[in-house]
Amino acid sequence: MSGLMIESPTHAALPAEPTQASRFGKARSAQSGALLEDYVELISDLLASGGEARPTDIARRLGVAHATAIKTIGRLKREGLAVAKPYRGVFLTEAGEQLAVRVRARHRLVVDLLLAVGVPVEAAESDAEGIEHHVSDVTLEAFARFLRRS
Amino acid sequence: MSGLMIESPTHAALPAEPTQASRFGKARSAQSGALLEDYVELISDLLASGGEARPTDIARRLGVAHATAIKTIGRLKREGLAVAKPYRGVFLTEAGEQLAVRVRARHRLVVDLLLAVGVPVEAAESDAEGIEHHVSDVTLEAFARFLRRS
DNA sequence: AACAGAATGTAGCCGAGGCTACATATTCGA
DNA sequence: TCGAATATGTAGCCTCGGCTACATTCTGTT
Repeated sequence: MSGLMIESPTHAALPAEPTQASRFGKARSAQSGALLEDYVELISDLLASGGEARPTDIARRLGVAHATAIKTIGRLKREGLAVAKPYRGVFLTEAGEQLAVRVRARHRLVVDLLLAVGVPVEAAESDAEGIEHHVSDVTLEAFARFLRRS
Repeated sequence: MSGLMIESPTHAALPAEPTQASRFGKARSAQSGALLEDYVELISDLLASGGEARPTDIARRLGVAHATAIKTIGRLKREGLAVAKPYRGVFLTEAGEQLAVRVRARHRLVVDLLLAVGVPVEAAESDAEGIEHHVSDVTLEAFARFLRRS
């Protein structure tokens, strides 16, 4: 986790002190990065396996319209995670690669943990996709320890 | 989970067949219900403990502006989960109560599982908030089994 | 070489969930 | 009781992540 957290565009100034009970908000804003993480992970996969990461492939794999993919790729570029020249496919920057590595490791860890506690493999894979974006480093370490102990 | 899933507003018709690799999209759309679930859970808590669920309280507890809370309460009403007369506080419908019960049970289960695998209590509580919305029934059952076995 | 079809990109729309600013209603204390 | 403080509600704006429709650029075949 601690690695995305690019700025925080829409956070002007909540007048009162955070009061304490803002554990909800955190989970919510983690969501912003989730999409970028998915894209980075997928692009990394595509580059690693096939070789090309074209917007159309990305869109299809993600189940969104290609326009949506292109728009998001634009965000990736803005965030310094990817580079792409028109018609030339998408590539990851150094930062993008690093993020991909972290995201992939986290994904595996989450899936492995789910399997370890007895979640069926399809559900584990499927749920991990949503869960992984909300797992803090602390929790991740706990997962790793648990798996080592098993 | 299986209980929200009210309609699905923005899903016209994806032309090609779901192709298979749309496990991403699912995690994403689960997100829509997440917010409503948080609200319902909180309103239920407030009603159960104190007695009143006022928009301002809800907003403060959730760390959002009151206008945001009111808007979301409007959605809750549209979805048939809550009722509210101006200045008279918010109450849950039967459906809302049922959802609250399910959400709370799921929350506890997720927290307990995290604790069981060795996640520190603060991280468990905090991460559960984000995780719980992505845990399928199948996975939930696996969690329950695991905890029983421990 | 030229053209059809596919890939890519652009423009503009939508809803959700945020926000601020302002308006109105309620409540409480002097 | 009445006026200030507080709570509630409305309006309008923003970004994000979707979409469709249309424009442009490649590319592969003939």
